[in-house]
Amino acid sequence: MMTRVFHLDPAKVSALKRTLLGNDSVVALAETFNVLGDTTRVRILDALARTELCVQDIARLLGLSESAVSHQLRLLRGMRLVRPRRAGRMVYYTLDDQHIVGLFEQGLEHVEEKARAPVARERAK
Amino acid sequence: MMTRVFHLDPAKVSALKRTLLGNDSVVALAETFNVLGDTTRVRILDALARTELCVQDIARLLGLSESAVSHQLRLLRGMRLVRPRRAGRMVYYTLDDQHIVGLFEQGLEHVEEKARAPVARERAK
DNA sequence: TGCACATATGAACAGTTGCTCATATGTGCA
DNA sequence: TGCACATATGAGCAACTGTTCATATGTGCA
Repeated sequence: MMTRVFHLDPAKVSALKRTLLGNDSVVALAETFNVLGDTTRVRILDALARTELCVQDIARLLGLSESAVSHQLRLLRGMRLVRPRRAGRMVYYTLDDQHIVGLFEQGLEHVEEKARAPVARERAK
Repeated sequence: MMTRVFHLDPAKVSALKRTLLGNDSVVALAETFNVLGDTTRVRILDALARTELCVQDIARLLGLSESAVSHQLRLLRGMRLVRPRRAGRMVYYTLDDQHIVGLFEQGLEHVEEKARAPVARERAK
């Protein structure tokens, strides 16, 4: 059992406050998760986790317009989650950080635990 | 070095396609990361990872309105990331899944690697 | 019962996001 | 050079999101 801590005890509040993540970490964390929080980007990163691909390949593989893919790659590049490599007129992309694979795996564990749970789902969508 | 795979080779495309995450997993993953992709929710979950807290406590701790906190808790409850416990008129919340802690840790590793990197930041915000 | 407090919810609004369409940039080859 | 192809970018727009403000629900206590 977890111990209750405070309710309206300002001393405890500020003690706890000091143990929390600092602002920069919070912002960076949320930014990272936010990038991963879109099905298109999850699909792109999942594909790139398996092999290097050029923009066209990704577009066809996932059934997206090349423009949409390029826009997303720009974002992912900006966050340095993927890295481009020019080869003639094509640009091949790869994952730039294997942590992403770990995050996906851990995220899937979470998802599977939730799927296993007995409580009814609320919003199908 | 990673081996290039295909460009416009339909057989390879469909072979690769079969190795990708299924639609349900992609959607669930993105949904999960999306919930974590907001500074307010990161802060709330970070606090709850340390101790059980009631709505008021969270609001004061993080400098948010009680309404805003309640709305976010509703969302987090819906995703079963937090769990409420009634005690009189107060409702205490706790983390409902320790995987979140792991995700935060792994996310922070990623963030710290990026912070260490030599490339210039583009958007400060 | 009725009042005060803790939480929850709904509507509304500003800010953000991901797409499409049009256009620009960059590269290879005749 | 000039044309075709691959990618990148910008504007614009519909959909979504997180907050506030107002109000509802739930609980303890006099």
